Amino acid sequence: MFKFEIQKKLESSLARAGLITTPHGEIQTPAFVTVGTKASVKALTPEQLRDAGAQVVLANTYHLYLQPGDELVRDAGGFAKFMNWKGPSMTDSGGFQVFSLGAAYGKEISKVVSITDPSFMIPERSIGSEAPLAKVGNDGVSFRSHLDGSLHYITPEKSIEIQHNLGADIIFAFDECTSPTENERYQSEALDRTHAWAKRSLEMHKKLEEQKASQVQVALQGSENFPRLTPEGPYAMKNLQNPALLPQALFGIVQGGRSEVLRKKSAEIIGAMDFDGFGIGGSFAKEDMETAVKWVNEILPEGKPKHLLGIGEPEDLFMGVENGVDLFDCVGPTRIARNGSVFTKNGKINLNNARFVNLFEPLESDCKCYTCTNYTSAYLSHLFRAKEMEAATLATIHNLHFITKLVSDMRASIIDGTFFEFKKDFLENYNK
RNA sequence: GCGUCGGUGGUAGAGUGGUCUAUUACAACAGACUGUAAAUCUGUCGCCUCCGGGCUCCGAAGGUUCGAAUCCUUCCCGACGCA
Repeated sequence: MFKFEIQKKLESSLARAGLITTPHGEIQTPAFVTVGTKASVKALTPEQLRDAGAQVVLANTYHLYLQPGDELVRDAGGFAKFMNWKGPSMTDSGGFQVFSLGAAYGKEISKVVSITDPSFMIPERSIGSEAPLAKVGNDGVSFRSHLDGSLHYITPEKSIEIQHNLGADIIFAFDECTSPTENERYQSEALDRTHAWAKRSLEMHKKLEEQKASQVQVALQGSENFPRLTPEGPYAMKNLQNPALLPQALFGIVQGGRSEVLRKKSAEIIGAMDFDGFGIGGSFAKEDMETAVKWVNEILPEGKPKHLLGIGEPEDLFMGVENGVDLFDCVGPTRIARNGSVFTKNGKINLNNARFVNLFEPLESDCKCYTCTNYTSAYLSHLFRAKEMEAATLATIHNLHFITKLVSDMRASIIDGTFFEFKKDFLENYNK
């Protein structure tokens, strides 16, 4: 049911255009995956999301496990059905929360850090005094819920079990996203852990897939308890009330911090496992991102999709595509939109700035998104100042349109061989 | 007209003799945000500055005091009450 096909490769780079097939439709790659952590892309309905150009939605294991609970989501028919998203879907494993609620908790460390910041290597530097909510053990990670303080233990098996309940088309192995402030020895230990967890994730996944397959077999044959299902017609598989029986693809995750040795080792080990695709994870120093991606993608099997986890600034998207990345996800476009910033081809702008108060022009004159075709910058400025919810909606629509279009334009430029010209032109304007 | 209460920085509103350019909130002005702990967070917010500091300031004008946003007097303005 899951399939990846490379349609065009770009000479002298790792870039390629492809097509992923899932039970809920196709993804044309490279693609930007929209983040809908709690089974909702903040401020948007699925219709607005689709119209903005989204192909795939990624939700989060940890968050949905805590609220409303993965079994409830399973009973609802999976998170995508629950939120009325009809296209392909993914879930992240909770591995990022090991970082964001663990090593990075209460500290000024984020997904992408600046290596020029002298505080970069000081792990003690903190902005709060609270203890981390996540503690890493060899077998799994204990989390203290940020919602109510309750204690939860997530193992690779548990993460996969939750993700099977959440029912996304593509799921991820449970990994440990490390902080760049950790030393080489810790990075190496954490990597061994991530590899062991990858193996366990894969084994659990296969076991659950086999169970599903046998249930499907029963369903196809019919029994006293199951109606007989057929490949086509009104009782067809695709009309199953319980999409939890649909097959899911599992992606393994490569880690290794900023170390070339560890990154390559990880790519060798994870790449040799029977995953359907791969995620590239980690908290990066901006300067290290490109090399890390390149090291890894030269080793991972060419015929499987690569997902650069959590990355989404325009410059980074070009870098990733050029180095063989097929999928990206990032909270950036939606988060900065809610905070008043939008992408334009001339760089990011902050709509809270005074100059937009009476600018009666669209955010971008040639943008075809719903927001730009119907509203002025002045109106958006007003909505943000008045703290109207619609501000978030309209800005999010524009940003998602901008980013998904940017990546799909990259795809088109790979197919017609103009990727490097496109990149040069875009970045010249963007960084002007 | 008489009486009572009150007038504080863009706004609201603390402060009732020194530690006050004056708590706080909002507004304003900027910045940040990369597998969402986020419709969030940070900085600036009287004037000048060689960033050490200097100057001005609590309705107005006088006064008391070593020292006043804070006490007294008069005036101006507002709210309420009585005529």
